[in-house]
Amino acid sequence: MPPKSDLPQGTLDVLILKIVALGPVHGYAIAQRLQQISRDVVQVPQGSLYPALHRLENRGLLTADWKESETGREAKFYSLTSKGRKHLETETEDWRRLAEAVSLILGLAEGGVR
Amino acid sequence: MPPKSDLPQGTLDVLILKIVALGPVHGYAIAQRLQQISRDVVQVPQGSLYPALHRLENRGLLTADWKESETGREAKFYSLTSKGRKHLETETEDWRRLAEAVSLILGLAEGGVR
DNA sequence: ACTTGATACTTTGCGCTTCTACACATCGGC
DNA sequence: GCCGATGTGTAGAAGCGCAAAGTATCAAGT
Repeated sequence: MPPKSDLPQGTLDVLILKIVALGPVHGYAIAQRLQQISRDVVQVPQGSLYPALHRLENRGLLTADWKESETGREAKFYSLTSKGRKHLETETEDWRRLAEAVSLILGLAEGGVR
Repeated sequence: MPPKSDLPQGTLDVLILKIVALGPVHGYAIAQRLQQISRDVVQVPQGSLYPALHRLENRGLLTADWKESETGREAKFYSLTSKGRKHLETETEDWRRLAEAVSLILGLAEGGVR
């Protein structure tokens, strides 16, 4: 029973931005880190990852440069722009508020609303 | 600055199922309750609500009957099927796992992964 | 030498969901 | 008579994640 779970729309962006915020990384490493940190709960297919990165780049939230990766190969390293950093903050805040609200609702007992 | 926030895809279903699980309600009341409990964080537009209800009904997770509402008007009251109840459980569990994972990632400091 | 697996990026097309906007109907209050 | 709240519904548009396939390099196994 693999604990795989699909990501709700809009969630991937925040996660990517957060990982990139920790320092420049290339796409492949982003997926690895997400999977690693979340203990395999978050698994990002490449078909989700790279389009997302391009979206974020087009929105001006990320910038990319080709550099040599740790393994000696060429890879695109992404960095956060100031706009991206600001966006990350508000998105993080949005997630926190939403998660709290959803937990509140899902935590309801039969008692109902009072 | 109203703390409005759009719902990530897939989240609406769980919330609806949860509200219905507390007892038979009609659609309009579901939206009200969600908004009320979440303190306006969750606001469900009618164009999202009713398609979602129909979806859930078609999937066999909900059943609907026309009854008289509290105000004396006809309304569709939705109830959870056994399948719906089971579905709600797994979905709730999925949400918990995901929320925990996302919080874990968003809570990362500059330190990185260790 | 061949093949497998890991690394690393790209693109296309599908399917699903949500949102905006509109339409229709009844009821109570002003 | 009109407007707001109640209550259900549809149509169109837009967005996003995923599967799938393709490209390419490199290390390690057989």
